[in-house]
Amino acid sequence: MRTRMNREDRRTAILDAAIAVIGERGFHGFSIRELALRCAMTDAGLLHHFGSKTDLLLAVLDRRDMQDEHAIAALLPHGAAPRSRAQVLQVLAAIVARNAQHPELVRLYAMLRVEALAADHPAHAYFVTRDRMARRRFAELLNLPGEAPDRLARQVLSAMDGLELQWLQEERGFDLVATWNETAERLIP
Amino acid sequence: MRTRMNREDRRTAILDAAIAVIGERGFHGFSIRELALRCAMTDAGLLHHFGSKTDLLLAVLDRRDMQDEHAIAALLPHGAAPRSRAQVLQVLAAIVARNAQHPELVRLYAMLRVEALAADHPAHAYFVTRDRMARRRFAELLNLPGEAPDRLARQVLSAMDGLELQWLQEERGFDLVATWNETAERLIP
DNA sequence: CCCGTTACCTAGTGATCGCTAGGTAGTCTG
DNA sequence: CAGACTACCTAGCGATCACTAGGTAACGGG
Repeated sequence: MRTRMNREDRRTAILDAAIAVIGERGFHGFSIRELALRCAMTDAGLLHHFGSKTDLLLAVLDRRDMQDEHAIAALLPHGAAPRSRAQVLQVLAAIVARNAQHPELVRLYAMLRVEALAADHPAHAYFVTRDRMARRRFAELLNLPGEAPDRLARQVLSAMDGLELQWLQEERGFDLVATWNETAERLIP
Repeated sequence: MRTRMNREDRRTAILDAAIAVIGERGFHGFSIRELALRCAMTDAGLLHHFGSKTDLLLAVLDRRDMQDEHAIAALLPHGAAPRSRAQVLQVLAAIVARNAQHPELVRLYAMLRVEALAADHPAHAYFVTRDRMARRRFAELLNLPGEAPDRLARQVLSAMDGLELQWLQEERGFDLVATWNETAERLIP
């Protein structure tokens, strides 16, 4: 009766379910027992794979990071290659389009980013580092003539995050990519 | 030794502390005991004033709503009075400036807005209604010639929310109002 | 100054939390 | 096909959860 999976498959299944659960209730708000139930197992069984609640959270972030790293790196241009405004807009559109295909991930990050404002949250350091890096990357990308790149990067990044959250709240009731393109078109000189 | 307050003062003190605590840990993440401790009382004492955890949350939202209602209404122009682009920008700047003076409130709303994406969250209905109203108001305000007001309203609102969150995350490390003005200047044609 | 009201407490309720110890039973290797 | 390995379980730990019942003592009105 009881299903037994190999290590890798089980860990993947748990992490996928964790993305949804943590995105819905937050790190403080979900329980290991509840998550284990969704995976048709006990909390003790789940903890056999991830030693603690905090370890589980970090494992989620770790895994998503590795996967996203490749995708984003493929989208961003390398080095100091000269880029046109049109190219920049195209890169941004590709990033948003990618996010539009993974709403649970957008929700997870929206939730954790707010929770992790608290200095004692287990993902606090992660988000400080991650978002600083994101700002640096965007600043490099947006290094257009006559612009202060980090100021612009901040505005573009936060407009993107804000719009994605709005999109979740309206239950994907508008075209995220098209609306973003309109925003970007105006925001980037 | 034990301090006894009158109903109104105590309720106000609790609600103020609740804004901070819920903003930090979220509705699911904070405990009544923890909040009561910050008010130098027991959880039973606190529950004497607010019957349940959910009631407390709704009381917080209720009170902030009444207070904000007056302030926002005073900022927004009434009726279909004709308005210039400059006037619109000025109104938006005033709203952001007001928020910059109440970071705990910005944080509370950022937290609850994400948590309340879940349909079973006690503040879900509240935020659906509230944000729909906000979008309508902004659309009315932004009803400028040659624009689709609700599309623009969505973009302006989400850029504002996103930037405020960023501002919290960078520990208020940049000038929120100035940065917002730069964004608005570009976003609004 | 007394008496009703009420702010707030102590002491508990059962439920659930994260987590551990130790066992059971599938699976893989030699 | 035996034995090592390990995925997963049952049982239970102490802590904490939201919340209740019933008491105590400070206040306000007469």
